[in-house]
Amino acid sequence: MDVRIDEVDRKILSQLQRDASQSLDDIAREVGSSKTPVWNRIRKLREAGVIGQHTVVLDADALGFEACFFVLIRTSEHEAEWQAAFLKALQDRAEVQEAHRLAGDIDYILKVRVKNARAYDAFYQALISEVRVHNVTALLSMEQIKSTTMLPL
Amino acid sequence: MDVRIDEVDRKILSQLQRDASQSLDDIAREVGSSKTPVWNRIRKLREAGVIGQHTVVLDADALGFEACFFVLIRTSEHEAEWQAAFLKALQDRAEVQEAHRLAGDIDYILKVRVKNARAYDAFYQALISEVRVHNVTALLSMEQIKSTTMLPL
DNA sequence: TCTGAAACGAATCGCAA
DNA sequence: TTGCGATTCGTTTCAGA
Repeated sequence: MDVRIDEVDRKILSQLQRDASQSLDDIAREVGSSKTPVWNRIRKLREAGVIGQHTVVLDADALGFEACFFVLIRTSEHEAEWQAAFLKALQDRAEVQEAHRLAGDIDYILKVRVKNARAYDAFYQALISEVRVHNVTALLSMEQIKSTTMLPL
Repeated sequence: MDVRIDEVDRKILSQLQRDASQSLDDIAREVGSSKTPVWNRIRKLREAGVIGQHTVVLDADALGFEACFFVLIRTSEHEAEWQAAFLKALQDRAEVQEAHRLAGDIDYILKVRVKNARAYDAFYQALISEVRVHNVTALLSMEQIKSTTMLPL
């Protein structure tokens, strides 16, 4: 299911990223079109999966999630079975906000958000008891300098 | 401006994270309350900054952002002036989706999303010409295994 | 494909409990 | 504070150009 995305689509997506609670009229005005065409484009982009979840950004600190770790993982296991188990372990743990398989020396990087260092340790112990990993380095964030999910369209 | 967040607030936030386009009636039903109280709580949480931006998640690959790098940065500079310049450079660059100041050996980590490796190189060259950094390691993501902005409330 | 309008549903606010 | 109702505002659908 592919879509050709033109200039108007890009403008619409850009507006939605910026503020998804805007009315169709507002978006239409911004992109120089009108309600119905904008509505049809959004529907198509949603069906094509270009537009995904509709969400709000919450203040992690205010909700008690005060610790953020980046976890660098090296493993000696590279079989499909191990990978599947590792993947499932990550999917199942809500503290894992991001996980990437890497090229090169380090095999995986995780971003883990937890309430405090103790909660990180609990996560770490649980993870290494579930899957074998060769080497783990945790980088502790002292300060989040920038955070955005916006793509520069 | 601080807020005490109770169980009902937490449920509301959880629903909003999951799907911010739900109607108030739907949220009210989910959390076992009704329209007016839910509306008042959301308004307060927004004013207190607990609820931030309202946005949509876009498919980065479909929009041509096919490369993602994690960048580990060591610097020998730790003065306020250098920090301010570095921070500004990061804020100004749309390809930087996340930036953290770290504890320990490595000073900063960035998450950088770009169209391709060439675009990463352009970013890298621009960055090091603007601010002095001692050592830079780029980790290339081969596959995004998990990605969520949801906090486990 | 776009425009305009009509019909429907939801958000917002006042008022009573 | 909540619950209800009225009004306003937004979304969705459809006819016609």
